[in-house]
Amino acid sequence: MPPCSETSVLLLPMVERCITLLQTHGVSSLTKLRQIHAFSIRHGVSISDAEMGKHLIFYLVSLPSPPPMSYAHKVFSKIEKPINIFVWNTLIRGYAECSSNYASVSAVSLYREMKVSGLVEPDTHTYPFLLKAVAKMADVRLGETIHSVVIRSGFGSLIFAQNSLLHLYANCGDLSGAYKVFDKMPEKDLVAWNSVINGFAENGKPNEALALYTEMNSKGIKPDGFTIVSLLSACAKIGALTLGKRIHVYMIKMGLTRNLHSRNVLLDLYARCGRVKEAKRLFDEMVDKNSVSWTSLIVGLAVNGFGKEAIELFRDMESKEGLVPCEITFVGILYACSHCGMVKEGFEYFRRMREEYKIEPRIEHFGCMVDLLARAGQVKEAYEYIMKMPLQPNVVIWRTLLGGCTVHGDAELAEYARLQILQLEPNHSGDYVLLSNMYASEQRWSDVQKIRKQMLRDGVRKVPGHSLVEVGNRVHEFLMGDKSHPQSEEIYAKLKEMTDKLRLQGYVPQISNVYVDVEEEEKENALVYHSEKIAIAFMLISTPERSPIRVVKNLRVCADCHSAIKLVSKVYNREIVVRDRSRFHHFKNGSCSCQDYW
DNA sequence: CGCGTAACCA
Repeated sequence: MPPCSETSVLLLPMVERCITLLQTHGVSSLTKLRQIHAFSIRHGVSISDAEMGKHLIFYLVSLPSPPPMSYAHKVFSKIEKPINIFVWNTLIRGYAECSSNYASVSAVSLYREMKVSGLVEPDTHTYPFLLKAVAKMADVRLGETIHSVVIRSGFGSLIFAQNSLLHLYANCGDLSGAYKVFDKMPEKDLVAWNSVINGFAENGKPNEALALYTEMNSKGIKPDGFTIVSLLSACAKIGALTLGKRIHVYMIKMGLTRNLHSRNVLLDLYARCGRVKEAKRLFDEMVDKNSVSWTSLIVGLAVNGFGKEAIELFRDMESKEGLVPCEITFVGILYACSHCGMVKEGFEYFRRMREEYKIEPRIEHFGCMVDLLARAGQVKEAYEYIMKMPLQPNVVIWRTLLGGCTVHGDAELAEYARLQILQLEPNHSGDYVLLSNMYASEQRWSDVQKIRKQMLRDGVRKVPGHSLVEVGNRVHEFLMGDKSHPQSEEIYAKLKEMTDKLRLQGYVPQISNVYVDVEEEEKENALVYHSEKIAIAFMLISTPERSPIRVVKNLRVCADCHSAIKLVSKVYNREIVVRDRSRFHHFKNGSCSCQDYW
């Protein structure tokens, strides 16, 4: 380490103290730091002083994300060689904690630079940071290479090495790889459990995540904040409100409710289960909210059909100091606009996102814009928009267009969109069903037949619709035309009564939306027996008058059921919340929160 | 030391 000048020896503790003060007070002002920096240089605490550089880098890297890495790296490059291992590690950590792929690459090249210099050897702190960066890059091969270096360096038996590898596989979506590592671990600590649970929760296997949690519980391992986040996020994804609530109670018991991450995901859980009021209450009760909290509620309001409120909340967020909307916030806002028919507003927010917030639109944002146009009936414009997009349209984009075409009856464009989808993702039943429903509504029966044959030929099976309702502690499942329930007779009597009452209110069944495999003469019956209607009839006889009814459906609610449920909410004076495949409908007093625009 | 929240369609 180079010798310090006399002044710097005297000043160093003071500068250190200033930096610590900034840190402990959470002041994230780079300007203040630069002032201290300039002051210290003026007074002889040279930037080339390794100690000073070390503190600076440590401070910079510890700033709330994203840390100013270019500045930290500049300081780093001015430090005299040889560079202390702590400094290397700190800089690698900084890059590893940035969200961008570019930063992860920098972390890896920094590590290589360190190895090449040959002056210092990586230690137990280097590898976890490095592996974290590699996991973010989702580069299995590179991860495995580094892991073998870790083993050669003699760190292989350390639990962090095994956990890092486990996390790497989980982050790359290789769940069997992750589980294999987990299974072979002689000692599984809480981090290992959390990583494997989170891997399943984040890769479309929420049920498996919950099952692993049960196993963990049986081994007497107590969950922490990390576990809670993964579990609640899994619950939110499958709409398991009852289980989510149990975890909420557990959080209160264990004193885990003060954690910001946990609170944010709790808010998301309630919003995603249609409990907007609870979500709002949680939000209002939060003392410190970060932009994730705001974004979660904005998205929550948007998917529940409260687009106007979502936008109002966004205005509040903008006026709050220090909160910067991110790309996900804008997905929520654009989603709100597209699902509420606010075409002009949507384009305005898209412009502001780029110009004011300098956010480069991703495919998700373009997807919202296509949806905005297509949903509003401007399918031709949507198609032109896709053609002019700077990004390669993906399957979601085409499916959005197809959705718009089927709703607004543009057969030509619908077929074109489906051809595009077919190339990108064959064997997706939803698209066949969408198209065949559209043909059915136009009485183009030969085309319906054609699609049906294609489905048979391609071995595509449509997912049967089902609805879930909860009474007490039990979940009841109903399929279309289901008669397997013990109270079936009662339910069907209620269903008949329901239909008669609705007819008096002017309800006319719309039979165009019936699935392809239902015979013509059965259509009206099949509609009457759609699973959500059966589920609602069951709830009408099983729950006290005026109590709200919640239904979770695996598919989209059809137009006929939608208009029927609106009337049910009025005739029976019930608030009915239906969770669709992708959004919520809040029925009350004969109308729905989506205002028939969904 | 290593594990954490929010995202376009259906």
